[in-house]
Parts: sequence; structure tokens; C-alpha cells
Amino acid sequence: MFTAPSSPKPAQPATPKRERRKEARPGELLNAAMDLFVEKGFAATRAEEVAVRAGVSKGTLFLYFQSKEELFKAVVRENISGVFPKWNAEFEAFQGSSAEMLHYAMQQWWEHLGATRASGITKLVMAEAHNFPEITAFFQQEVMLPGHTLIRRILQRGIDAGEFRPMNLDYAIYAVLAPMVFLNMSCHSEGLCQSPGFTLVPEDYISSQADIIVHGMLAPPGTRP
Amino acid sequence: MFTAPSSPKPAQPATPKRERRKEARPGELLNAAMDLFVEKGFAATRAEEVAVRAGVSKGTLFLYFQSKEELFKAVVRENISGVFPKWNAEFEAFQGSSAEMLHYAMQQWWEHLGATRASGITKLVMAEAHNFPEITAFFQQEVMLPGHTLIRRILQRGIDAGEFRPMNLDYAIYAVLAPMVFLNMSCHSEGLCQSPGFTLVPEDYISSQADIIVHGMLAPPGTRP
Amino acid sequence: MFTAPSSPKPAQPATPKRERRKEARPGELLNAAMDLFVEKGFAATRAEEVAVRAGVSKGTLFLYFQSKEELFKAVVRENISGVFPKWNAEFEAFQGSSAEMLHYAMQQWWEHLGATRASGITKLVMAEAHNFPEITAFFQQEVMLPGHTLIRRILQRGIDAGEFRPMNLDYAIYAVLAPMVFLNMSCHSEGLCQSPGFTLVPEDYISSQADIIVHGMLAPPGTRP
Amino acid sequence: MFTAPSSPKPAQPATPKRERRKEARPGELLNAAMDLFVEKGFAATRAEEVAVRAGVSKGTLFLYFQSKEELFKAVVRENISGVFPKWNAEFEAFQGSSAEMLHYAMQQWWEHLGATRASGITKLVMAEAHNFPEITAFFQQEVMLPGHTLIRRILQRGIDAGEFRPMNLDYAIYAVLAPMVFLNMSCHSEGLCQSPGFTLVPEDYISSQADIIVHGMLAPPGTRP
DNA sequence: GATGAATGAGACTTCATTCAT
DNA sequence: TATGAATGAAGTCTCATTCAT
Repeated sequence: MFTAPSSPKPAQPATPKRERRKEARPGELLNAAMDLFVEKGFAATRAEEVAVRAGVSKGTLFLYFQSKEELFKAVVRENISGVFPKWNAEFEAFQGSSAEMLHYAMQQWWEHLGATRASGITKLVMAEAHNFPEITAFFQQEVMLPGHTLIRRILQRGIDAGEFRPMNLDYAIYAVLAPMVFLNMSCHSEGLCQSPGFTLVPEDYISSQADIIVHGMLAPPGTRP
Repeated sequence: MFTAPSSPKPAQPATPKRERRKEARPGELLNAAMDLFVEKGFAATRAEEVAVRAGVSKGTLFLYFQSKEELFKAVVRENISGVFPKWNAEFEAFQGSSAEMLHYAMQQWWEHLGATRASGITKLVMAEAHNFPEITAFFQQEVMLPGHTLIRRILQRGIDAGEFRPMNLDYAIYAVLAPMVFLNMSCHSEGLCQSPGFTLVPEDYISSQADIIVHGMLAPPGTRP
Repeated sequence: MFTAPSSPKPAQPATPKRERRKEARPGELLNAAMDLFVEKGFAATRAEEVAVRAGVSKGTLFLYFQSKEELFKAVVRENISGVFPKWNAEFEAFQGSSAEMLHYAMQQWWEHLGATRASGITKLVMAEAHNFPEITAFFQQEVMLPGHTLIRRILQRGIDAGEFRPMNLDYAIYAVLAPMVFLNMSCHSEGLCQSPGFTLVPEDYISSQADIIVHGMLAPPGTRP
Repeated sequence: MFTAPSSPKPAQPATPKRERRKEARPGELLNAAMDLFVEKGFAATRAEEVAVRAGVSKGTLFLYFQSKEELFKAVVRENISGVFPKWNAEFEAFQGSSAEMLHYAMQQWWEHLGATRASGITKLVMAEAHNFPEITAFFQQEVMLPGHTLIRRILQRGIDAGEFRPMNLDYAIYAVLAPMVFLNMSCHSEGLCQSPGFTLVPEDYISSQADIIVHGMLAPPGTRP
């Protein structure tokens, strides 16, 4: 599912381990691995840690996943899926101005992706892109491309309505994408991107960026509808 | 391509073992380290590999750099930190409008950092931030903070002149930073961030983003100087 | 000879690779470590050597002992520290005179520590004290201090009974300790401390030293009980 | 010389290095090495440190001494020689009782050996005896044996005079030797041999030990001269 | 002779992966 | 199927020793 569930504690305390049905194992491992990869990165996550958090032994991990790399790939694949159909539908039905739509889209992104574990996946993929070309291609197709497309349609809608000025959309979409990707990285980079002494509030960040972008794209006052 | 060409092998003419070149060593090691760090990341780059590529032995590396982390810091100082004094001086002397200044600054960034191997360093630090807190802190202090400060001063200059509208600079600086960081990641993520079939031209990307941001920040026409 | 025979090779019957013997491992490792530490010193003993002599791989050693220092501490606990509780109990229950007790204590020391491989540990700690402060502190706490305390209690008992003359115990305990430490060093110094042509018999040495010390501490004949 | 000079600072500040005559080099190296070996032990002393303290380069050290081991041997050989002739002469001329003589001898030992750098050599040799059999034999012949002999003569004198009771001198000499060797080790073992919270005063230690030993050896009151 | 840059054999320790049970 | 004891390749850094200058 897209709205990534915040990871539940690995074990049901009341139920003895023996009871857990084996078909649940891969899911539990994936869940634990997700948490740890996001938290510590690929290299720094030890296989045994994943196993322990999933409540199984180290050996069992390798029973289900050929290697740590395969586990990584599975984690990424497992956690990617589509909010995009829903978002596309919302786009079709949206009634307000394109400026409002842009604000709304970025807020939604934060709420349903940026603020969830899913953002950790994005960070992970960007960080490890070099080592996993296959994953990279997969992620691009499944996530980045639909995102690009949706942003493009929003901007096109504004231009068509005379609300936004004409722009080369191939580049303009990055004006929307960049602030979100940046926030994503920022949230997973230990404060690297932030000024010391200032704690960024994501919602404020989103609205301030949307504000500047929208202003930057609006058609001159006299020509707007 | 925007990744600068990796430096060629140091050209071992014949069998010049045990050459004494105290002056040249640090530079050669730094160059080799830069290449490898960018290519493979910090953790995955082995000290000996750096030494071999620089044409020296493992021990020699540690003769010049106390540890792998110190080597990395030296790479950063050599390749990134150095631009800020020059940029700050240019800022002081700049004659044109703040809009022009913003355009100019982003172009300069691309030319002197984004387009060079140095951009790979930024990518790597973001990717591995979690695992090397000391490096993260160093990079933030040495690179991110001066960058933040410079952007802030540019925006403040525009606001003071009545050219830009009043904004909360704590957030506004990210409107400038985000597109650059995004481009940076994009260049080092194996096409992950780009639409298939469209090859982004960095210079065009920069100018289009600068254009949108500047528009987004300009004061309303009647109130401008 | 007073150096206990070094334990024979663990008898690899044929090719029993990857044997699982969780229970036996620590003991085997401890035994091998003891041998090697005594034979070569702490610094000069390589972890892998210990592992090989115990018939396991390098990694296995670190499965059971966190570090080389911890391994050493475990060797000390296993082979030395353990005697003090028993000795303290014997002290409490002892019926004879304090002179007898002193003789007995020194004989016991020889029998259970001096004549065993454990004496090599004491020698080694003294020799390498400077380079391993943590080990030194540990050994002082775990071995020297209980030894001091026991000797002090024996002497105090004699004084209290009027059997020994009053003495400053802070110094008097060394009269008991010194001959034992000396014998210890002597046994592990390749004959350095002995006259050529005369082979010291440890039991005779102990009894002669005890005799002199006891005489030296006895209260004047008229005042004794 | 026997009374080892406390090591002078390695360089004459006023005189440029160039001036130092080369024939003094080995001596300076030996002196520096002595200090460092005593201070840090054999393994922990780095060749370069010795060279630096002697005011020469690392390479020069190996010009004069084939290896670190050879340097060690040279240090020991250089620093051992005779107080014993002088002491033997004092023994012949001594007028007081043998009890006094024993006290006096132990005090002299402390003053002229125990308290000087020479004691560091003894400690060193005992610690490394195993690794340098040749040194060990040399030290035994040159130092231990004359010491044994002198002690034996003192005790024999006391027995002959009826002052001391008859004893097996082969063992009795250790009653005198052990406290001195122990003090020696104690001074070079980082407090290993001392109770925490009590700082041993060497002169008091010596006199208290001598007191106990003398008491322990005295003939019964009625039979003394 | 003297220098000090360069070398490279190790040392300890970690951890992905295997495999006997 | 599951376990977890066992493995051993890597990795960073040190330092005695060599040798070009």
C-alpha cells in the first residue's frame, strides 16, 4: 500500500514465536528491513539486526532472501505502489484554480509520502542508485515518471487556463519537484541541509515553496482570467 | 555529460619505484581520492585503492593524511570550500540588480561546483550522512552553511532594495538551494530523476529555475524601484 | 620444572570442519589463550594464533570474547581470581597459630598459583603493565588487592593475638608478598634470578622464606602467648 | 658509569645540530633509547621516537644499529657495569655489625641503583628475558651474580660472628634480594603492586624490610656476641 | 654519512554468508 | 523449515625497515 503503515512493533508479545505462521515471515523481514535501511542506510544495516527485529534468526533471513542486496531490492519493490491513480483521479475532479491545485498537490505529497516511511525509500534509492541500476530503473518508471506526469498536467492546466504564463514544461516541472525531493533528502540527512539553530517545519516549508513557485509561474496580472 | 572526466591514470613510465615526490603526493592522493569517493562513495572506497590509483603504497597515504576521514575532509577543502571567499567577494562588488545576481550566482554554482566532480561529493555526503556524523557536521559547517549565508545575503539585498517582496528568509533560501541540490542529485542518480526520453541540459535547467524563482520573489510591479 | 605442561594440541581427529560445540569453545579458547599469553606475552600473542590453537577460526574467537583484552581478563578470572574466595574461607576457619597460617598460606600460593600457568600471567602483567593500563588496573583490582587484603588479615591476626610484634602493616605485607612475586618472576625469567649451578627448589624456597619472615615478625619470647 | 646520569635534554639548544660530532651519535641514541625503553617498554617504543629524542633522523638510527633488537641489546650492555667493585671494597672495610651492614647495603642499593634509571634496565631485562636469552645470560653474569655473591658474603659474615643464626645461604640470600627486586618491579609497574590509596615511600619500605629480615636472621638473644 | 619519504607485512575486528544440527 | 555457531575475506591503520637523494 502506498500510505506506508508506520511500522508496528516486530513481535506480538502475547503470542509465542512458534505460533507465527511461516507465510508471514517474508513480510515481517521486509518490514524490519525497511525500517532499518531507512534509519541507517544500506551498508550500515546488518543482516542480523534485520533478522532480530523481525523475530527470526539470521539463518532464516537468508532462507528467504538470497543476499542482503536481494533483500534491499525486495524492500524497495514492496514499498512502491500507487497513490498516483488516486491522485490522478483527484486531479480530474479538482474544481479550484491551478494555483490552489499546486498548493494542494504539494501538501498532499507531504502528508502521504514525504511524512511517511516511503520518503525513506526515495532517499535510499537516490543514495544507492549507483549500486542498483535495476532498482533505479524500476523506481524511475514506477514513481518518478507518474510524478513527473502529474506535475506536468497540473502546470499544463494552469497554462491552458491562462492562469500560468507559458513555460517549457520539461524544465518547469522541476520547479515543483525539486523542493519536494530536497525536503525528502533533508529529512534523511541528519540536519545536513539545515542551518544550525533553525528547525525547519515541513508544512511551512511546503507552503512557502509553493507560494514562491506559484508566484513565479503566474501570468502577468492583466492577462489572467 | 556533466560529470567531469575522471582523471587519467598517473602514467607509470617504466618502473620508477620508491620515487620521492613529497610536493606532488598530496595533490595526487587528493585527486585519486576525489575520483574514487565520487565513483564509489565514502564507505565503499578503500584506502588502499586510493593509494594505488595515486601510484603509491598504502602506507604512504597515511603519511600524508591521518585517516580516511581526514583525507575526505581535505578533498572537500581542496575542491569545495575554496570557492566561497571568492564568491563572497564577488557578491560585495556586484553592480547589477538582485535578480541578475541570483541568475549569476546559480550559473556560477553550476559552472564551478555543479559541473565538476565536486558535485559528486555533495551527493555522497547526503547519501552517507547517517553513517558518518563527523563528516556530516564538517560538511554542513564548511559547505552548506556558507552557501546558506550567501543565498540569504543575496535575497536580503533584493528585499532591502525593494526589488524582492518581503519573505521569511529562513524558508526562502530553500527556493534557491533546492533546485541546485536537486540537479546535483539528479546528475549522480543514474537518470533516476529525469523523464525518459528527455535529456536535461543543465544550463537551461539553471536558467529556467532561476527565472521562476526570481519571478516568484519579485515585488509587485508598482512597488519596485 | 614449575611451569605447568602446556596443554597438548586439541586433537583434530580427521577433518571435522565446522563442528558445533558451543559449550566447549570458551574453555578451549581460554586454555589456548592462557598458553600463548604465558608463552609470548599479551602484545605478542595474536588473536588468530589463539583461535588456531583452539582449533577454531579467527571469527569464532570474537564470537565468545569481545576483544583481546576481554579474552585476557577472562583468562585471569578463570585461572586466578577464583582462588581468593576459597582462601578467605580457609582463613576464617583456620585453627592454628598465625605463624603456621603464614607458612600454610605461602605453600598454598605456590601450589595453586605459583606452580601453575597462572604465575605466567602475573609475570606478563608486570612486564607489560605500562602498555595496557586497563589490564593493569583490572589485575590490580582482581588479583593484587585481594592478595594484599588476605596477607594483611593474616598479619593482623598475629598481632592481635600477641604472636607477632606490632608493625606498620602497610609495609609489612610486602615482606610476605615480595618473596612470592620474586619467585614468580624468577620462574619466568629464564634463570635470570638464580645463581648458576644452583637449582632452586620452589618448596624449599617458600619454606625458607616463610621461616625468616615469621622469625622476623614474632614478638619477643617473653611477650608471646 | 653505574650511577646512571639522569638523562639530559636531548639537544643543546644553542648549538645547531650540524655541529654535533658524529662519534657522539651512538651514545646519544643509546641514551635516548634507554630513557624510552625504561619509560615505555620495548615493544611500545618506536624507533622514530628514539631517533627524534636523540636529535637525528630515523634513518640514522639504523645506520648505527642493525635493528631495534640490536639497539635494545646495546642499551643493556652499555648501562650495566660495576658498582660491585666499590661495594665489595666497602664490605671489606666495614666496621659495624652485620645487621647494620645489611641495612646499609639495602639503603645503598636503593640510592645507587633502585632510584636510578638502572632499575629500569633490570625491570626491562626481567620483562623481556624470554625474548633475549643472550641478554639474559649477560645480565645474570654481570649483575645478578655479583649481587648474589655480595649478599652471601654479608650473611656469611653475620653467621660466622654468631650474630645471625645458621641458615642455608642458597635460600637465605633471596630474603634480601626479593624485597629489592620487588621494589624494582613495583616502581616500574604503574602502581600494579601497591594498594590503591597508599603511596609507598621507598626509603621506608627498604628500612622496614631490612628490619624484618634482620630480625628473622638474628641468632637467639642468648647466643649472640 | 645523513635524511626522511616510501614501503608492506601484519594486527585487530566486523559481518555477510554457510551449513551442521 | 529454522537455527545460530562457525567461517574467512575485508578493512583501517601502525611501524620497523629500506633506499633514493
